[in-house]
Amino acid sequence: MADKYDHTKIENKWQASWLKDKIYQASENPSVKNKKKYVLDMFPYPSGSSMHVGHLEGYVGTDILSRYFRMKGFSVLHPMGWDAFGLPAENYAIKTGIHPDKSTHANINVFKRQLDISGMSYDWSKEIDTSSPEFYKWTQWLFIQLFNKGLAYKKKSPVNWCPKDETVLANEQVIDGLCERCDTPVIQKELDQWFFKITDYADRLISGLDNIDWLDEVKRQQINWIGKSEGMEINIDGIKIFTTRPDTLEGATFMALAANHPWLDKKYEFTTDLKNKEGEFTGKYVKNPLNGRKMPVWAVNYVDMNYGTGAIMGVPYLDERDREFAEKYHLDIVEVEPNQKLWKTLEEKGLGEKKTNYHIRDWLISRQRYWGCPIPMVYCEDDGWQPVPESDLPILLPLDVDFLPHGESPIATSKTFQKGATCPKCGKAARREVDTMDTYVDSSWYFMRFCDPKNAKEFAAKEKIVPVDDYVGGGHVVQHLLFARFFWKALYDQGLIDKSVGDEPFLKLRAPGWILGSDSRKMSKRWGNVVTPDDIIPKFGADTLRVYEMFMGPFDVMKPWSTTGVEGANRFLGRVYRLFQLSGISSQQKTENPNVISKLHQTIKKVGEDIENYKFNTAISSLMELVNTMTQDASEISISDLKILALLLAPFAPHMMEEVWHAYLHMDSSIHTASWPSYEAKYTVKKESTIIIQINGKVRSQLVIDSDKATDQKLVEAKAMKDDRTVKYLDGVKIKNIIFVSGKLLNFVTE
RNA sequence: GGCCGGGUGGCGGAAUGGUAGACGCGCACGACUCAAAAUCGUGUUGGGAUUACACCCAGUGAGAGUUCGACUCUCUCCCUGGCCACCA
Repeated sequence: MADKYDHTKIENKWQASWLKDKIYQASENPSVKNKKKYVLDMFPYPSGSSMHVGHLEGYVGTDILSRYFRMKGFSVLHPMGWDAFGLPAENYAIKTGIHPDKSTHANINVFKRQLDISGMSYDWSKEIDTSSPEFYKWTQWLFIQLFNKGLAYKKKSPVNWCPKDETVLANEQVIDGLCERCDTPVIQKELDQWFFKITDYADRLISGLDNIDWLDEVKRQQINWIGKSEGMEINIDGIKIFTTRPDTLEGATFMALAANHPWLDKKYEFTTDLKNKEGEFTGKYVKNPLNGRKMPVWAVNYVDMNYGTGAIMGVPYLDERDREFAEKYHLDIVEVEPNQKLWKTLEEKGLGEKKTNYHIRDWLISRQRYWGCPIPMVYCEDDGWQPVPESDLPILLPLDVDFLPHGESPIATSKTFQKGATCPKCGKAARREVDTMDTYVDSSWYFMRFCDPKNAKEFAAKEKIVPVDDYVGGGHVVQHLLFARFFWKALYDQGLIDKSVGDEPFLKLRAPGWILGSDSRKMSKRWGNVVTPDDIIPKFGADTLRVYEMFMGPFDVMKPWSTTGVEGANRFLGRVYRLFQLSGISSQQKTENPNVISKLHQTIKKVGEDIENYKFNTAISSLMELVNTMTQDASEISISDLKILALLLAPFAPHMMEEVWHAYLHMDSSIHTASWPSYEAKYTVKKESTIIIQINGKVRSQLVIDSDKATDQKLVEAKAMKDDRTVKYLDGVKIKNIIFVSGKLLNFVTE
C-alpha cells in the first residue's frame, strides 16, 4: 500500500525549502527586462481580526498567475507589503494603551504567517511597511514634490468633523450624514487643511481609462465619481446658476439657492434629511432673462453650495426634483418644450457661458490623527508654509504623545516634536505641521516603491518604475484607484517616471468576488460564519484550500462557502496523488492511447488560456477531466506525460506537485522553476469528429467520421442520407436547404 | 433617481450562435470490509414510453422577435444583487 499524503509535513517541508533557495525572488537581470510581469495584490491593512478565506481568494489568483508567468519564462515581480498606518490601530491604542506600532506589527505577523502557510510565492525581500521611516520618508518627499509644483496647498475650508472621533472626515467617509466608522452625526467645522489638486487631472483621469484593461463597471465608477458635466453658467438677474439644460430656461419659474449661499441675507437651517425637500421663500424676486417672468427666490435644502454655483433655476415642468419642490410649496409650473437654440442665443446675448463642472473635489489629506505619516511642512511667521529640507527627512513620528483625541493631532502633545524646527528660508524658529496624511496617500504610491524597495537615495529609481500588469483587489475601491492614478500622472508629468511606460499605473485590473459564509451571508463575526485559512489548512492542507477557492466559481462573482466542496477538492488531490504513486511503479516510455494524448494537449492549451483570463474554475475542471482520463488507463501513462500533468497543476497545488516532482518523477530542481509545457496543435484535434445531424434544427442523429473527412460536405451529406435515423425523418419530405458547419453539424431544412 | 451586473438540475456552476446541464457537491444503488471510514464503480433535468434498450415530448425567469438553428443576439415585462446619489 502506497503512503498516504501527509499534507502538513510535506507543505512545511517545501515551504522551508523554497524560502531557503529563494526561488521566488524576481530576477534583476536586465536582459529579461522586456519579458517582465508585475503582478500585484492590493496590499492589506493588517487589521486586528485575522484574514479569512475571502481575503485569500485574490491572493491565490495572483499567486497562480505569478507561478504560471514564471514558468513561461517571465521575470515576475510579485511582492507583498502592509498598508500599516490607519485609524483602527489608533482607536485600539486609545482603548488599550498598546502603541499602534506594536499592535500593527503583531497583526502583520499574523497576516504574514497566514500567507506563508497558504503557499504564496511572494518575494519577501521586497516587503514594505508604510509605517516604517524608510518608507514614509519618501511619502514625505513626494508630498514636497507635489507642493513644489503647486499640487499641494493649504486652505481654510469647511470640513466634515466627527465629534466623537474628533477628526476630519473625507466626503467619502460620511455616509448619510453619519461618520462611516461610528455613525455619529457629522458636523461642519472650519479648519486649515492640506489638499491635493486632483481636480487638475479630472479630464485625464477620465480619458486615460480608454487605454487600460479594466472592467467597464469599474471604469464607470471612476467616471461617475469624477462626475463631469457640461453645461452653462447663466446670470439671472445677478444670481449665477449652473445648469446642464439651458434649453429649458423658458420653463424656469423659481430660483433655488443653497441655504448658505452668499446672496442670502441670512443663514437658513433645514433638515439634512434629503428625502424631504425643504425651503423658505426669501421674499425677493428676480426676472427670467428670456421672458421677463417674475421668479421667487427660495433658499432650499436640496441644492449644495459645494457644487456648481450653489444656485439653480427651478424648472418644475421638466425636472423631477424641482417639480416635487414646486408641488409642495404650490409654485408655478409652466409647460414648455426644450429649445436647443438657447445654448447659442444665451451665449450670443452674453447672458451665459459654457462651463464644465466636476463632482470631484480636491483631495483633503490632512488628518488630526497620530498613526499616519507626518506632513513635512513648517510654518514661519514671515515666510508662511515651507517644506522641510530634504536632508531633514524623514520627519519622524514622535513616540511621546497622548493618543486621546483633543480636537487636534495627538502629535501636538509631543514635547520633542517641535524642537529645533526652523524656517528653511530665513532660519527663524518655525512651527511644524502636526497633522498627518490620509492613509490613502501611502497607498497611492506603494506600488512604485515595490519596483525599488531598498533604494535609500530615491523614492524609486526612474528606470525601475514600471506599471502593474495585473492588479487584483476589491472592486469597490474607487478612491484608491483614482488617487493612485493621480499620483502616477503627477509624477509622470514631473519626469519622475519614464515616459516610455505610459501614464497609467494599472494596465489590467480584476476584482475577486466576495466569498460568503455557507449561509450565503457576508462573512462576519456577527453571523458566526467566518472561515479562516487556519480553520482549513491544518485539516485539509493549503493545496486543497487553494484548489477549492479557485474551483468554487468565476473569480469575480460572489459565491458561498461550502464545506463539502472543500472535501471534494481534497478528494480530487487525493486521486491525483494516487495516480502519481501508481504510475510511478509501471513506467511507460510513451503514452500510446490517442484519447489520452489529445486530452493532454487540449488541457495544456486550455489551462494556459484560462489562467491568463482569470478563468481558474474552468482551468481546474479541465484538469479534473484530464486526471479522470489518465486514471482510467493509469498503467499506460508515460513518465513524461505525468510530468506535464504535474507542471499544469503546479500553480494550483504547489506543494503536492513539488512532492511528486521529486518523489515519483525523480527530478532534482524545483518544479516551480521548470518550464510550462507546450502543446502541439495537431494533437489537440481529435482523430474522429462527431457530426450532429439536425432536421429543421432538431438533433436527430450523429455521425462519427475521421476528422479529415468531416470537413467534406458532399461526403457528410452522403453518409447522413444513408443513416437509418436520418432517413426515417427525411422519408417523403422535400429538402429545401442544407446547412453545413464544417466538422460540426449538418442541418436539413425541409418544406 | 442614475450607472452596472445577475436569473440554467436538489446545490456551486459549464456552454457567448451549432448535441444545454461539462466539472464538482449532494443523493441513490453496487463493489471492497465482520462492520464502518476511506476508496472504486454505476446512475442522477422533468415528463412520457418500454421487460429492457432504442425512442418521443418539454425545458436555461415570462412573453414576443431575428435565424436553418437562440442559455447565447434584439425588444417588452417580472424578479434579484451591487455601486453612486437631490451632480442641477
